[in-house]
Amino acid sequence: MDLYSTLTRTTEPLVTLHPDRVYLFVCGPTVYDYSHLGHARTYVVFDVLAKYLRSTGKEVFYLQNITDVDDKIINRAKEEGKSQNELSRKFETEYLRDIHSLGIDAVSYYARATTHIPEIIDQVERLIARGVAYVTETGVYFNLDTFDGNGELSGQERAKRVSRVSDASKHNPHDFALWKTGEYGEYTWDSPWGRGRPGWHIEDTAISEKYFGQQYDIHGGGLDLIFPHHEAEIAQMESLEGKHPMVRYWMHTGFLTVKGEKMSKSLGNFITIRDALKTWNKDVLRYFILLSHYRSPLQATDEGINNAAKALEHIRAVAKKDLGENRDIRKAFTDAMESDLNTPAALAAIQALATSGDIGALREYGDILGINFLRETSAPLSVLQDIRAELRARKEFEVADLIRERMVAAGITITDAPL
RNA sequence: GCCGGUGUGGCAGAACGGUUAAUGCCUUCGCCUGCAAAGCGAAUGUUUGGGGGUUCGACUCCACCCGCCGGCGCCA
Repeated sequence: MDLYSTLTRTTEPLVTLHPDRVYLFVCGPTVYDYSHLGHARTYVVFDVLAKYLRSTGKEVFYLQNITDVDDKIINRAKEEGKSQNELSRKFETEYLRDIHSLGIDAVSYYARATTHIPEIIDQVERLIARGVAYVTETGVYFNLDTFDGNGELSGQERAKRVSRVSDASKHNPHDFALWKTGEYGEYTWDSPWGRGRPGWHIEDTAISEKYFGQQYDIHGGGLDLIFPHHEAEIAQMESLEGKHPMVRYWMHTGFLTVKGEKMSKSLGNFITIRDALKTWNKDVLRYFILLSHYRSPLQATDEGINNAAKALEHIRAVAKKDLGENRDIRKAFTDAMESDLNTPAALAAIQALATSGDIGALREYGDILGINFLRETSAPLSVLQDIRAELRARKEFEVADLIRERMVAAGITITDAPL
């Protein structure tokens, strides 16, 4: 499989550290609020990546962190008069519920920041011992001047950067916090540098080092994490023992946009996953997301999602008779997936598979994409269909039409065969 | 300002230097149909933001210009 890596800005064949195993880490959410469709896009994409890799026989260890200690959590908890633990557990649960209802279930293990405090402290200690971090009265900071590779991922030059977080005790404005000393309520821990809490970037490297080691295969996340977050991760991890590169394949998903602007909490132009699920089902939403390439911007509009719904219905309506395997189109599907997860081209192949009647492929590939391409028939449904068929045969159209009307109103598509 | 991305028919969106630029939605017409939907068949429509360069050949590579989006220590 070929993947585009932000690190090299090129598409390269995926060569993993262990031949049949893939270590995949994806930055998870900060659990202080409900997740929106922009988050859904990223997590659907990596869900499909993991499922595809597994379908090719790879063993995929998909690790995702849960950021449950953070300024936003502290502030939100204070606003709502809740404890940080209460708030973060609640939204962690809601997050998992939302993504599960989107059929996202490929993650092997979720790792909370707060349950990895010893690992975090240990990593910070080692960074200090390596001479790349220093202690001040406000915390522990990473000395970016000790790290040559910084800027590799984003192309940003260190000298041009000025931190918004001003702290007089920092040696340089661009240095970032590994540990913040102070009392932050219940989420405050003892450390060799006094009581405090972890900085933002350290949890990811502490967690990934624990489960994967200092080098692994793929690190994913949204485009907005490249700088500074992923740059900081590289600086931290590669400074431990100098292993380079920390990961070879950095995958970044493009933004979901609304009227040309990035969907985000701060702009207030977001639609939560659960709200979207009131209008559309998970198959439609996944189809819509996968209809564009993961690195391209994707416009979220009702029209766009409705079009996806129609296209999906079309596939289901066409895919009826099983006419056996179509090897050429199957190859078109896997070629598309192999080519940097080109899901739009893969979905074009799905269309062709439906037309050609390769039901087996639709089932198999549907599992990879997490989309049901086949019309579901339940027992009650087919009973109603049988009754309608009988009524129509007797030319009792009024009752038959009434049933149809009600079924359509209930969102069930009716297709009558000619009498 | 610096860095990164992006610009393909009405819309969404492929094409990874080489036949008529996929596919879906929309539109139009025909068939089918108890009616409708669906389905089937066909049609209209882009010459790929701009002007250059490399090449026998460029949507595809290079430099530049324009537009749009994003990042610049909050963010999937």
